[in-house]
Amino acid sequence: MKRPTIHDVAAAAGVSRGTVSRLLNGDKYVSPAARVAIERAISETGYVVNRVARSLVTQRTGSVVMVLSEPHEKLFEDPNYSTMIRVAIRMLAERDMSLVMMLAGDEGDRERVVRYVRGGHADGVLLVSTHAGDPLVGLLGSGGPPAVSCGAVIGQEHVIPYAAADERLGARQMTEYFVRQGRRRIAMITGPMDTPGGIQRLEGFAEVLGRKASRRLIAHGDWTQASGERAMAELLERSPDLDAVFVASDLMAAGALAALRAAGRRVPDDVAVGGFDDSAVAVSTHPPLTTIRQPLAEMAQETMRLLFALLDGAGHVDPVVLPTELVVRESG
Amino acid sequence: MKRPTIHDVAAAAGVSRGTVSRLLNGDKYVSPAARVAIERAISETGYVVNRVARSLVTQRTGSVVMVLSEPHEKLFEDPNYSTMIRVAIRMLAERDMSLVMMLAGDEGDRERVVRYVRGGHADGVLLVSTHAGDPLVGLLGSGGPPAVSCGAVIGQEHVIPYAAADERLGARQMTEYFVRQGRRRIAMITGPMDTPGGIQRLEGFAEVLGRKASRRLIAHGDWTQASGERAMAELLERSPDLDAVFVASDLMAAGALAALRAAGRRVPDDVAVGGFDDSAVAVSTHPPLTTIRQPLAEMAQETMRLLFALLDGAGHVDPVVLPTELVVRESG
DNA sequence: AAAGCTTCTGTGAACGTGCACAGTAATCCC
DNA sequence: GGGATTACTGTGCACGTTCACAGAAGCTTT
Repeated sequence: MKRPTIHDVAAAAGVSRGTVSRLLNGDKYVSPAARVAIERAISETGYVVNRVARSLVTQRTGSVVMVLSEPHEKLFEDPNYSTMIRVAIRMLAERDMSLVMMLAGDEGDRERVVRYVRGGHADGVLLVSTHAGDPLVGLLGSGGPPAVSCGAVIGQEHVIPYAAADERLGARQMTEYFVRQGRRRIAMITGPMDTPGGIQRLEGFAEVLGRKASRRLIAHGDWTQASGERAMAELLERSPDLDAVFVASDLMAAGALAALRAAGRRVPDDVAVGGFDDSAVAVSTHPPLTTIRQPLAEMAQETMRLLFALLDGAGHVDPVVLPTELVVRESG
Repeated sequence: MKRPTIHDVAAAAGVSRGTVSRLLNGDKYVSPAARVAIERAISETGYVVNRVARSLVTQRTGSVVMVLSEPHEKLFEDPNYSTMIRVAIRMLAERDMSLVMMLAGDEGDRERVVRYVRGGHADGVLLVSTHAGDPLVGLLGSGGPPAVSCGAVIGQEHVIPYAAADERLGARQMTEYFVRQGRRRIAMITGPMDTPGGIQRLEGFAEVLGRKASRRLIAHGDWTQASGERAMAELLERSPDLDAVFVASDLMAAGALAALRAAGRRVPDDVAVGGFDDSAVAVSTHPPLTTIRQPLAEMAQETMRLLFALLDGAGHVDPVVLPTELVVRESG
């Protein structure tokens, strides 16, 4: 029992392939009579268009590839990804397009992605949380299908369009909140300094504090909870008199809380703690984290809009930066 | 500047399309001379095979669709998904296949998935955490390409192959651990009773406790942290003398911890708390959760192996059930 | 030397669709 | 009433590949 083709539908409806094709593709020149005949034939035969054959002639695949350039396994629990995936699937479905996923962890992966994209197997590329110097950006930049990123792409000559949260603003919001509270010695635990979040959150912090943002009050983590705990211990040793700490991610903040507890500091009485992301862990810690919410859904939507604009022929699109929001809970 | 086709390679190598095609598809009848000529031609022209054209004639798409049948947005942070996605991408890549993602949240989504699969756009289907009575299972069962599931599929006449953790074993491990500790009044917070995890974790709990597993000591949640908190409050009211609680997920356990703290109970001194999943939240809570680890990576691998067996023509495969492991931390 | 393998190669058909083009009939305009 | 426009339809070709088949060498067997 073979699948029905457009020929079968045409025969059943008593018209030619061309007319069926026109109806399928929304061409205006189809007579009402033909229309109803074809529609009935389609539902009778259970016809569904063969996208492969269509792709062959249109030279478009109807799919977009999302590249996960995260080397760390665990970080995929990042709500960034899940939101982006959901929104992408949903918005692509509206255009009858689909999302295919690829990994770009090591060199081999990356080569595979480039081959895939260069081979014309995708109409567009979606990058997420790319870190500085990712060779993929350069490789994808020229010639191939349009590429966009959710989250800023930094340190590349060939810049690709992106939608991102205003990382600096978020950092300023948290830091200013601490200042308003009357905190005097405000420390920070940053993310990796080759990521936009790592760099820009520190910049926002420094913008508010100016000279007060001394080196002694800054430690670096790698987004993991363990690194947050380590960095906090380090800060407590270097600057025992600190009374607030802005941690660049909720997960690292969970680690910082553990280090503070181990050191016998009360949160927020002795030390205020601020996170970033407003992820699930922010409410699972004790006390729940005061944090910065990123508009993940809108970021994802805007990213897709940029991609669609490019797919529809826009030669150039401007990056989109969305505001963050302070969420006050009990940790600070 | 058009992409080179197999014709261009053939011309450059001084052979025919057929020979190039044979080399590409690993046919044994290719002379050494032709082989080197073609390989040079390929690298000179930068040729990469057009999978669309190939699919048209082979009737295979080279892709597998993963269906996310999770209605709740948030639960996607479930490490189940991320692991499954990573492993699937990796193992598919070895076969030069790709992973496409679809959502099946509402009726419209489900219809789209069925059309897609029935339309022959995927060689296989990957289900994750399907709940009982999901109509998708029945729709995909007959006729179409092979489908497998990560996590058991229950309450369906047309059963599909799956790889899953031994949920009952995990529940028994935790419950027996509490019994060995000398806990006398052991309560449980279950997941939704239309999911394998909801049902089977309760079964394992009941197997160990027998008559002691009274209705008064059992409350139900929906996997969310808020529901865990609610269920714990309910249990404390119904059975104030409980001295241990087995919570069917780490996230709900985080909620339970909050409720216990609010009620002034010390953990684990007054009440021992056990979670399930060994997810990121398990170590972000205070105290860190004693929990049950599922072998997520192996589950994903086995799921893919089942699918590959089916793709390779196996008529029937048996479900795979993998053991869980007790991870002792400070909560119990 | 003829016949039969084995190894290798080229060729013609598909696969199912969209698109350009040609063509027909009806309507409109002056 | 003739030419131009509009509304609609059918046909051939192309997209880039795989596959079955036929055939050409070279070698072995009878």
